[in-house]
Amino acid sequence: MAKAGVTDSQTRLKIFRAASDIFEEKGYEGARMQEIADKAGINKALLHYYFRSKDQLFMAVFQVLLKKMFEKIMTIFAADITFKEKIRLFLGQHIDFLSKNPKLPIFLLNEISKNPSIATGLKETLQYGEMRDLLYMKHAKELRGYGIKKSDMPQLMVTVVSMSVFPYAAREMIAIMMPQMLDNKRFKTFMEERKEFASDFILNSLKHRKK
Amino acid sequence: MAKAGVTDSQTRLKIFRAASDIFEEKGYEGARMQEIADKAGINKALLHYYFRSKDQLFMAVFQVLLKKMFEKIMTIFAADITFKEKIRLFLGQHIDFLSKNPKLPIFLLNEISKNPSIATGLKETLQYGEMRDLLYMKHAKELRGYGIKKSDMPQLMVTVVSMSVFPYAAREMIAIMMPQMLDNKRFKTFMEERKEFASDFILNSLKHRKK
DNA sequence: CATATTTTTGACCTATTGGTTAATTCATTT
DNA sequence: AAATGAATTAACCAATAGGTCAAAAATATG
Repeated sequence: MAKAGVTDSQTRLKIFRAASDIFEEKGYEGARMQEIADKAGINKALLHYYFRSKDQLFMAVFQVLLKKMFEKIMTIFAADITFKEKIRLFLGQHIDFLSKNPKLPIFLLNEISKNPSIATGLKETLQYGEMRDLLYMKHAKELRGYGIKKSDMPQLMVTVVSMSVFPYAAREMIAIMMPQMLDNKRFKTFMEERKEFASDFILNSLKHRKK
Repeated sequence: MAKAGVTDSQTRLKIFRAASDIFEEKGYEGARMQEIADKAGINKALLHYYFRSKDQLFMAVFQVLLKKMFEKIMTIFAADITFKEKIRLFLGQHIDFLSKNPKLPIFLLNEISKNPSIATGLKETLQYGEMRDLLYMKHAKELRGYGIKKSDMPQLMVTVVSMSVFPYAAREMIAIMMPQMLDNKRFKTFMEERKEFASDFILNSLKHRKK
């Protein structure tokens, strides 16, 4: 029995976890309700008892995973440290986060690309512009010192985020040219090294920017 | 009638083009043979007459698109200019290329991620390591001048490629935080500016690298 | 303990999907 | 123009997919 009407039942949780795994691995179109039911160890009809349809089950999963990703990024960017420190903190923590959720980037990127409307919920939650402006205001002096104008922020932020996200999303593509990347240990090492490489790379570039 | 057994018939081409569009837009799982037939203006049975199965049709399309992407990158990297010039050339030309094929990155990234085996063909064609080593040999002096060791090449190359590819693959995700990116004109401008921003960013970082 | 409520199941339904087939149309050759 | 082979079609097929339903278990309630 649900304790307060919001508490997830054990079964509901089992379903949700199985669905997360399957959707993340195969995407919305590739996922099968039967497979999710099997993985959750329950009947397929029970899936529809807890979540009416594939769409609704998917949306429940997607919202949580998308939020998980964004909250991680936002939390780090909101920290009360210098921008310089923030870059290192971001690459360190975000790569740690992604190494625990390596399939998350390509899943989110693909699903939202194939059907942008599924993100409207989060889009409304985040007052847009907020992040970029907040970040610039917070570090205005430091950033101006680097020759970064407010209008440069989108370019800079996309660059920073791509440093951690892209290698996970593109791992198999990268492996075409560098097969050693197929080895989990090697890839892990590559990403560990990337924390420092990318941090240095970005800060180096900023430090010596021509204004 | 086929002129030499290799020449594509008009119908075959129509099918191939329609299939490219649909697959690129919806992915393998999301694509429907009927929709491809409709777009090609032919009967569904004719699809199977020219390409036996969905798998084979997909593979034909995928191979061409993957090759298209790789050849573009390889050609630029193979140019006989300094590494510095190469960075600018790459970002200029590759962004031009992707602006004509904006859905290509997420399509390739997702399909290969969901089913890595589909790329084995290309993987065998490219002698792996070749590119990275060739590139380093060609610019050994210049790169050492920047403090780039051979072992840094993977990090550097992933960084450079992500500069152009990531914004296209992540456009809808970026738009969650920066809704102006939904506007095609704005996004186009963003990517035009990115040619210079990214080039400067990379070269700046390299120029002042601590060795 | 009996009754009401919730959870779980197996069996079933319908629509969709990739794929096949046999017949027809079209073009080429002699 | 008859014959031959390739291109094209409509109709069909079997498997799979998401989804439903009524009955059975399990659990809570008075």
